[in-house]
Amino acid sequence: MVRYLVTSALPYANGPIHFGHLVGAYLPADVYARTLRMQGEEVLLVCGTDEHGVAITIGAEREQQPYAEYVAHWRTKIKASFDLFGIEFDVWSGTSISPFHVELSQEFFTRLDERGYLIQREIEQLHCPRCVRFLADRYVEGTCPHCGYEAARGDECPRCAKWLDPLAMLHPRCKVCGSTPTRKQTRHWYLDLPRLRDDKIGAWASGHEWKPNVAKFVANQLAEIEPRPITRDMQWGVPVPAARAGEQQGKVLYVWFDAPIGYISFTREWAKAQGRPQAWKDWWQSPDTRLVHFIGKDNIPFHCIVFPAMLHGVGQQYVLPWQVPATEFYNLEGKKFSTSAGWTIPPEEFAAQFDVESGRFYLLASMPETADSDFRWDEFQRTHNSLLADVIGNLATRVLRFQDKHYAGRIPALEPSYEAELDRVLLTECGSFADPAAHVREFRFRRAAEQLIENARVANVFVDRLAPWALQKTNPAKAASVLATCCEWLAYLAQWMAPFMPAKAQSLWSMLGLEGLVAGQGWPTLPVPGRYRRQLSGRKLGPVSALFPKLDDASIAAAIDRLKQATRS
RNA sequence: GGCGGUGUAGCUCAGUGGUUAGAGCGGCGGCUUCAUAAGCCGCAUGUCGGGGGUUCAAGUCCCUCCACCGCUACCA
Repeated sequence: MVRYLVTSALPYANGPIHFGHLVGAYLPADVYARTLRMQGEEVLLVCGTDEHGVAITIGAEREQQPYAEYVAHWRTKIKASFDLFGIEFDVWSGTSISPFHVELSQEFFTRLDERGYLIQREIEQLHCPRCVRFLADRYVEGTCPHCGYEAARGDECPRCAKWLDPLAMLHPRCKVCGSTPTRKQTRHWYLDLPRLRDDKIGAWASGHEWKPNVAKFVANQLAEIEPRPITRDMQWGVPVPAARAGEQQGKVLYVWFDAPIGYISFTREWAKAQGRPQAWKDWWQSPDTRLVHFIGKDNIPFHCIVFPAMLHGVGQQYVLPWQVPATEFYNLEGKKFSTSAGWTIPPEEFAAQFDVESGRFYLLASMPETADSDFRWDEFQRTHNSLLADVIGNLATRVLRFQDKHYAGRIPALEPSYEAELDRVLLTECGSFADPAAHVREFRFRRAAEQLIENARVANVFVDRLAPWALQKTNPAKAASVLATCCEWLAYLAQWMAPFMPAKAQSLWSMLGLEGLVAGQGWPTLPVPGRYRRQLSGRKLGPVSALFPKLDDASIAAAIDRLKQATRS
């Protein structure tokens, strides 16, 4: 049986996440997993923080915190943001605490080395004597040798936009402490990507059916692939296995190497917690698995080439990715999200002011699927008010309040002689409806969101055409049948909504007087005349309230104001 | 510089080479009163960024130019 092993890019435990992260790799993964689960698929959604690397050591030192404490703080904080937005992982961990991570990462290193996929190179790097560490390009500042610009970055000159070799930079200084770095020889292991490409991964990657926005990247990367260093001179990380290190002491695996292995370590952690320690193999080493990586486009080379090369290189029948639905970038009001500059929307702040379910819907409806896109406050308000509140929310209240008033809060009886006519009108004459899940399976979340609204409109047209308020005076039995039919549709709507807005879907489900969890009902097949009703007549409605209270202009203006304030300070 | 993306109605966008290019929002007009001043129906607006080419046929394929954006890997 097919299994869906779904991963969301491991967030780096070095700061808070914002909407750009949510919409890129986490929300779509959550919706995808929820949808497939309702359809009866076996799904595992894996995530956790990426906690190694030099940026984290610098961050922790700045905060004067031990590394472990620093990453634990962000691990918890980031998880809290996901919880607020109803993003539910089956396992959540971190690369510095996951019990299998060190062992597994070292095993990858050892096996790749044994199988001839690692090479060693001697290189010269800048080393800061005061910080006592080698400086990554981005931590070097100096004068550009091309144009003389004095605050050039180690990797690129912002003025003349030329590539820089930090070793060639004039007057280099450590970006952290300002000291003048020295040149130092060091020896590192490199992953022999050209060889892995020629062995198998190249053919696999170029033959694989990627999403269109992924395919070009992959083709390009394959052509210019080079060996990549996978070790670093530092303490914070997974130590290079002692048996392999030889005289090269004090090195750890480079963070990009161990991070994706986290997907596997975390799965093992999950398996153990299930009491079936070997179960992780069913997911990672079974040909029945469909491995889906949700990532932002910056991660494409890793997930489409480098990590597959590693998985293949160890020769243990690991599955390779089935789909990598990479998103483009999400901006805020036309500019890049920037936590440090205050150009951001902290998830907690949003959740305190607005409806997170409505936020989920808007994010998905504006997701950068094929091109970069924007979070815009006025669009959020419009989506909330004219789609969610007016089309879905108002549909529920117009139908349910009518029944509260005239049918004592019960769903009235369906008169069998009207069933065929009402089915025909609802299902063939009130507009088109379709299964949102079909779009979700194709990673078309925007379209799925549109479809959800489209499906709700059908019932609004139905109500207008049949006008039960008028029928009530002339043909009460038919009026009752119309309302009963509307309730049937609302139940469908609740199910269709469930992956996008789980809590709202549940509220609607309860208003209809239905028991249990809507997410536990399975996914409905599309309504077909004569065979779609669950016979809700007679059921006592739950308390009816507005699903989506309108958002007024003032609260949106206030949010925009906060954004501007934060930028100024 | 290299690579990639985007450019379609006032706004946000959809559009497997094939009828008069579509949707939502916004605008205007009408209907309705069950409902969250909600709903429904109808109307309007396009040099499909410019130019060239291939084709019986181009928003769609090719070339070129323009504009905006992103990436450019020992950051993760």
